[in-house]
Amino acid sequence: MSTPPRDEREYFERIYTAVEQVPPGQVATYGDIATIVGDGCDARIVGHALGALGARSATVPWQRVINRNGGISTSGYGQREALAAEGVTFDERGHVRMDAHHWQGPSEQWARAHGFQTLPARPGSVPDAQLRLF
DNA sequence: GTGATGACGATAT
DNA sequence: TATATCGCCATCA
Repeated sequence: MSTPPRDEREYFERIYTAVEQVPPGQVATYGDIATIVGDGCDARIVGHALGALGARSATVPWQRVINRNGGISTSGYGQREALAAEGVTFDERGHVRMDAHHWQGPSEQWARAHGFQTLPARPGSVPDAQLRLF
């Protein structure tokens, strides 16, 4: 690679920061985090970053990050248990009720202040005519 | 520098 | 709805 893209470490840090914005009781998908981080970040990169959390797993709410299927990709980490403790509900299949807990993304102000991006409105799950003015 | 892997996503069948 | 295949990008061997 001819392009030492930003400090590799910062790449992960940025992902961690984005994950930290997910409020309790809500969940975000790997793709969502990748979109918020932007900068060519991908859902898989988020997965790698979370896998490399290590000791940071205590400060980063990685448990609130799930796959777009609404299912838990991890196993043995008690992710589902932790989510349930925060008030997240699951359906009969064991998938998170995205309709009720899907995080809409960080506030535009915060995103802009930190150089992140906001999540595009999701058709089918549109909350209301909230901020569609821009 | 190349190839394989992965806590994924989207599309096609 | 579930399974199969391809694409995506960074990390590791």
